Amino acid sequence: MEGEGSLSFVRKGAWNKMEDELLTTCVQQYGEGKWHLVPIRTGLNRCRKSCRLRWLNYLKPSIKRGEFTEDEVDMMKRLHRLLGNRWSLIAGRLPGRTPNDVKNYWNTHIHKKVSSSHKEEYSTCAKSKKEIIKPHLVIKPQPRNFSTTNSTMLKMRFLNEDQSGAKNSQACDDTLITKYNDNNLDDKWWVGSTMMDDDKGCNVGVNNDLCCVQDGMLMKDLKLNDEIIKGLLEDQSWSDFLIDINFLDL
DNA sequence: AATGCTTACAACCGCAATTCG
DNA sequence: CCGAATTGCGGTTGTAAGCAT
Repeated sequence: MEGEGSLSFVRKGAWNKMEDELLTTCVQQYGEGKWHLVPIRTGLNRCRKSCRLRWLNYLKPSIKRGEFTEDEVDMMKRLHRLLGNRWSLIAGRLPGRTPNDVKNYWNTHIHKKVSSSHKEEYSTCAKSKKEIIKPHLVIKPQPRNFSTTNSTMLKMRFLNEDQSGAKNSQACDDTLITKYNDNNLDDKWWVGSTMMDDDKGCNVGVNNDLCCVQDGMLMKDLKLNDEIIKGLLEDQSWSDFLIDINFLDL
């Protein structure tokens, strides 16, 4: 499946400067993607996975180095409560940060603090035994089949094609962000996270605490009424993709 | 100075999802 | 429609650097 075994010798471990330069030149020349061709094009004895990872986590010019700011850490915590260990999605909302960066930072800096504070919270709760914890109704994300007639999704994809018509198959979730970044609107990185506009300019987001997600599960919560639930379950169109949450309330 | 421990982060691995022929 | 190839993600591991003893 992986096909890496076909190479008689594949280098592992830390990258040296020359390898970095070769990889950078290759990506600048051919663009990102087609990673299976990179070892051939560069002559590097590295597997495609290694090349991709090195570029995305280290060599890519847009990568932001240095300490995470307080704002970034705060946002990371909120997004983690919302998304769980979806590092790529979290990183997508932290400009210049890679999923690996976010994951490493979380595991080394935050995870311990959070888990210990959770313990404290739990023990505090347990002391006041009067409090009854109701189990949440967990709505697991369902697999989706996109028909070719799903115009909105098609348009989202179309938007993400560059001028030469080359396809970029990123999920629609990232499409808006990519598009905004392309337009050098880095300060609008958050757009895709809270709302989506359809082609008629209609904001299809829903306001205020529709639901929350914990540990990767979509959970019925607070103000989610029966009608909305019914709609979500019956409607196979846009509405069931929408999670509109005020991060600041998390 | 030598040794052991901890931390941070780069890199690897396995698997699921997606794309392609 | 199906299977192979490819991509991308998240968990885990390896190791260099920093620190304490």
